[in-house]
Amino acid sequence: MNVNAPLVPGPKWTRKPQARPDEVLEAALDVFAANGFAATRMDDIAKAAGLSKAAIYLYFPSKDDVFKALVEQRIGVVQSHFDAAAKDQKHDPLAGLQRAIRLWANSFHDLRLAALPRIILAEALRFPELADFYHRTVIERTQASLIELFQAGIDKGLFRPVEPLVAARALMSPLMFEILRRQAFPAHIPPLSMDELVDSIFDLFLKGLAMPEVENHSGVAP
Amino acid sequence: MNVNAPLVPGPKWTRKPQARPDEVLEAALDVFAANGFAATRMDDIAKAAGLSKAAIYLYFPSKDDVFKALVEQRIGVVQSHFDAAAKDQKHDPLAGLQRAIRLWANSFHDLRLAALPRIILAEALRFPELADFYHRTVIERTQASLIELFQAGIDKGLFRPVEPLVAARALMSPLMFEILRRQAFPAHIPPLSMDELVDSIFDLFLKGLAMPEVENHSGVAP
Amino acid sequence: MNVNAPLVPGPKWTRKPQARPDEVLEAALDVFAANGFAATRMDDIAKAAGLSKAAIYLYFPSKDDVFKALVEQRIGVVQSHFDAAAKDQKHDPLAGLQRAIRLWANSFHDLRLAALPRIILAEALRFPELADFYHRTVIERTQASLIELFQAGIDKGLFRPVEPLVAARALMSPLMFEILRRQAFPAHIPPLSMDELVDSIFDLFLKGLAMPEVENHSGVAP
Amino acid sequence: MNVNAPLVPGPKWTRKPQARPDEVLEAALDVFAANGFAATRMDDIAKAAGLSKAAIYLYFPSKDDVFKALVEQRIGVVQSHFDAAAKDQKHDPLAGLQRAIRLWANSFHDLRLAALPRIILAEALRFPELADFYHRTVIERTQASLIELFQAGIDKGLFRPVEPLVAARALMSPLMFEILRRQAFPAHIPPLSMDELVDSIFDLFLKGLAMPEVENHSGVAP
DNA sequence: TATGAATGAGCCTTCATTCAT
DNA sequence: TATGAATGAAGGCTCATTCAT
Repeated sequence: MNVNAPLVPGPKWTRKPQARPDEVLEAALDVFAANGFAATRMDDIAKAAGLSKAAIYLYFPSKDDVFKALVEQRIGVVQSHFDAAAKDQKHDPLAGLQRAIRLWANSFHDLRLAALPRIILAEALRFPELADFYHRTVIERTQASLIELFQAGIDKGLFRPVEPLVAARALMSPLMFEILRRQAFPAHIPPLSMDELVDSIFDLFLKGLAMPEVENHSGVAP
Repeated sequence: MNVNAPLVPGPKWTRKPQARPDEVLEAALDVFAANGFAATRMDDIAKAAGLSKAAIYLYFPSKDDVFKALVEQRIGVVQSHFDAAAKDQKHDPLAGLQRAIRLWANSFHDLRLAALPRIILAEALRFPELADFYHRTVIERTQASLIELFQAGIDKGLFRPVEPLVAARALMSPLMFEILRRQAFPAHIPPLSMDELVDSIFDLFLKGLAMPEVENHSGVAP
Repeated sequence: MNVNAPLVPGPKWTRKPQARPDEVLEAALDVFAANGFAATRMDDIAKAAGLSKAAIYLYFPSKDDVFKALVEQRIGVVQSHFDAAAKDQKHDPLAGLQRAIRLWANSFHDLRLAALPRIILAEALRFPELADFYHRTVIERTQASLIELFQAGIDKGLFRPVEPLVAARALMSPLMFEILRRQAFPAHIPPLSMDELVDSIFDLFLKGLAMPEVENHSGVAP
Repeated sequence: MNVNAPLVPGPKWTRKPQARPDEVLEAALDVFAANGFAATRMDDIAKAAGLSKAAIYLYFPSKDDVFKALVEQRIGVVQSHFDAAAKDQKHDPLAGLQRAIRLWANSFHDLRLAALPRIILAEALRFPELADFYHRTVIERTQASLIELFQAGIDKGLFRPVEPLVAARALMSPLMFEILRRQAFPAHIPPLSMDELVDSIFDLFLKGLAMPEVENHSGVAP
């Protein structure tokens, strides 16, 4: 199912029934990812799409709308993978967690997708509705999935009874941040691959930094 | 190019010995924090500083340089607090860590400061030199301090022998990310104060999510 | 840089295949001739061309390039006339010389053309490449043509064996200078028409100022 | 006698009695010669004069006036040399002519002086009064001197009875033009020194290009 | 006399957007 | 559906000029 199906006209940006709009967004993703929003010119998008600048306006009423449509179209994809993976395995929260995180991290192997959070971060001030949309669609749903898993783990006695939201952020942030870092500082290639980082973080996140002995048999507790 | 070079050439962005440059930077911080880099006009900064646009150019040769000067002025402060706190207490890595993190987090109580990392992450593509500068000045030094602390903790047998860089990122990212989140999604006020988050994250980071029993003597549970 | 590059890239200053660029140059000639380079604003050119300022940039990437294109377009014409006339008649150097000089002088009946050498003179410091271009395209070629003619005349025993380059300059300079003078001091209208001046100069140049008797058979005087 | 004597306040640009104005003009000559009028900034002049920009305005009410004062101060010098040399020797017009021309050419060994005619020619449109001043002070007086000499030569039977004005221009233009050329095309060093050129031109100017036999007694030659 | 500080006006250039075809 | 052509509205930067000190 084409997200841009003519049956469901986009809320704001009107489009014709052909595939063109998707081609435009495909091109726009390239250019926005490479240059960011402000630095991207309609000319760039047009050239990347093999169209004239004016033609873009047949499908999207403004540059803002191209951007919004793009985010709406793409952001969901990343999130849905995660969502599915997480919900599948509530019976084994730990495995579900690991699988979801790995899938989610993999989806950013397309670096252009990794650019979207960065751009949203940058442009959130100028596109509050878009930021809201992103928060609702991606962040909240991801958190919800994670929280469910954490709660299940806690209920099963696998996890310590921590605040699930804090845990969710503690787990996701290092990975999310790594994605931003790689874009902002491409010159400073990180020492670990993304996959390795995922596992390292996951392990550290589960076991903690502190030496277990220190925590455990001080059996002398009050 | 710059005919109005000051008598005492600054490191890169020239300035006169008076207080004006600082006033300009103060104003610039306001405006950049509110609008980001690209969307900020020199006129805005000038107006905020109570000066004419041309006057700004008496102190800084370009918009870029205003931004760089601002980063150099402000980021260093944040970073140095951290640096000092961390280095102070190498004998007690755990306390040092906690103190450094808290101080560092506190420095962002001025939300305008929190805008700087956001802008750098967002605009790094357009300002590679700036991103490099930030990486060198802030990230690398912060990491170095943290790594020292972690290594000291590991050497003392307080911490598990993890990769210090990964640990550093695991600890800092949730906090850094929280700072970004609060700017991008001000509508979604987080449930915890920054201080609470710091402590929660710190605790979770140390002890890990997993139930200790599960990890240590499997099966001996009640 | 120039996103609006034309389908057929011009030699240096890009242009669209239509007549517009020529119209712009026509207008630019008017304005540059009247105001010089520095004092001419893009708005002036645009207005003279019946276009908006931005439209000029569809055809020329900068003010400099408008000027360069104008020079390239117009200067060559003047020079080529001269060139052809000179080369045509190597068998009769004297007639060829006279014809070439006259044609060349006539081409400046369009006073706007006369402005170009003036502007180049004025702006040579700011446009060294342009000055070079002018020197190569116009001065050197004109000199080459003249030198050929002079050498032919010398070889044929018509001219005294002088340094051809010196002769070329001795002949051209008074005319070139007259063109500059008429622009700089329009209030001081010269007593002779350009055509008359050409003939007078030519005659004086050939026969010299000195009384022939004085030089030849001294003592035969009355 | 200082031209800028306080006794005779300049017609438009007021000045204080010290030597400062002359120092400013000295500096201005450097900068105008190097950059032309439009491209010279008051800052440049100030820096060259070792003063602040504002101080310049104590002596000259505007950039235009600095330029005017400079031209008025300097242009006369060149001309007066010429003038004197020419008038001295009316009894021997040929020697007077040669001496005057040589002196005049020598005065441009200071290349900054050579810049003045160039700038006037270039900027005459923007400074009509100045152009008039130059014409009256320099051109007309130089021409008058030359014409006197020529007329004397003609009267004495040394020169052919040509139009003295035309002759004056025929003689001066190649030299004047050479001065302009050297500024505009410094890359194309001329093959002759200025002194050599003066003599060559002078010789050619006197004897003419044509073979004497051809002109005088056709066919009677050996 | 001298200047540091400041500015108004202006100019080149860019770019999202429009429209006739 | 598509585009070539055009533009209004900025925005960064410059510079001659002013003025309080």
